[in-house]
Amino acid sequence: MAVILKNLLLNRIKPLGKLSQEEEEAFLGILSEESIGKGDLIFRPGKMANKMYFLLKGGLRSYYIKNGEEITDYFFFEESFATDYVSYFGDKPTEFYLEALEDTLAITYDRAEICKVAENYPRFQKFLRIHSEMAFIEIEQRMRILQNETLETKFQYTLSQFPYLFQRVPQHQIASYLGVKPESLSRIKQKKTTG
Amino acid sequence: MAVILKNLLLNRIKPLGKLSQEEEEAFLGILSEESIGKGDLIFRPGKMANKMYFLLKGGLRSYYIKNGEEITDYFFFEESFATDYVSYFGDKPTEFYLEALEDTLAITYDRAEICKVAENYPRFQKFLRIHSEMAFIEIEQRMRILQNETLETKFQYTLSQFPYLFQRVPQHQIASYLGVKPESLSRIKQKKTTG
DNA sequence: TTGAGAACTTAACATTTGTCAATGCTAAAT
DNA sequence: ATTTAGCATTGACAAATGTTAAGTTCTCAA
Repeated sequence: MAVILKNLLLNRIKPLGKLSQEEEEAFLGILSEESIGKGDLIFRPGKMANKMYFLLKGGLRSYYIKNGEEITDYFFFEESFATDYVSYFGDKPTEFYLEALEDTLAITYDRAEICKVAENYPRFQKFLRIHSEMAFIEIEQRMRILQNETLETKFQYTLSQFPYLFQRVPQHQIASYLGVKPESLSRIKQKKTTG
Repeated sequence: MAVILKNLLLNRIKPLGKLSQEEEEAFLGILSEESIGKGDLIFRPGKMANKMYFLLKGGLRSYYIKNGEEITDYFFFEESFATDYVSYFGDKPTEFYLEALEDTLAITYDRAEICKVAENYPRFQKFLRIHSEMAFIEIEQRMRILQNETLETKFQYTLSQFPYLFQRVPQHQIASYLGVKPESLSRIKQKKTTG
């Protein structure tokens, strides 16, 4: 695996403080590289999402099907972690599909393996804790916006979070991510540019 | 502090495995008991929510004010943890009020202190991680329901989560928790009992 | 007991979003 | 160039929610 790529991920665990040689090796030892072709499904409902993906290139989308329609749960792009956290944290089968929006390159590790590393090197417990805490903060923001902002605000917020989103994914996927129908999203967009 | 009460909280850290005498004492050493009178504000916007509350009795509500109206962010009741996790995890001032819905009794600890304990006794890193992971799972469920369920389903789900909710808090607070106006909640309730 | 204020309900109307259908656009395949 | 399929837009109408206002119930304090 290219050293440059690993460094990207290593930067993410800097908050832990300086790693010993042994710690760094234990961590690097459980990493794998994974190439995912556009349209490939990484997992599907009923499977365990017991793997974390750190995206180097490309994008993923988690979604599920309700009344025959896809509902997008989340988008993931470069330099962020991706999985179904509910399955991953809760050790239960996922309810989602995780699909590659584009050709994607990721570094991955297994939940079980990082937990084992963390048992041996407590520093990594802290990494896992902070990772989980940051994930919480992000979803809490989204929850609040879904709870009581107008569609226009939801739209703006999503754009600020993923500026490139409309260039990279079809609009009806964004609509369900926002909890509305594609027609409603069209209306809002038009209102913005016209008004 | 009554031993029985501490035991309630100690049960929560059982997943860590058996604690040594030293570990247990370090943990108990940072706990305080706190009585909060109905209507009291535990914190308000701008303050650090750097304290975790484990509720033994009573209930809390976090809310903020938008366009002159209170928006309820969350309800907390007996035997659950309460704080503003965004402030607590992110070490940033909170944007919420945290108010006692009833006379409330809680065991509390400071973020800084539990983190210190965790630095000395890595087992507690795991506790903090799992706590954060469970909080994530809960909010992700709520987010999904806010995202794309009907108001009636949101209503049902909330009832199943807090069966006693309507006996304990005013309905307009529940309405804003669900992201609708009180009148809409009235309508749904009537529809349920009539139809 | 009474009165005042808050909360809940209900109804009429306004706004937003959903539904359905038609149209146009774009990109891929031939 | 033509066709095709999927996606986005638009418009008309339906359904859900917001808004406003009125009336009722409930609580609590005097």
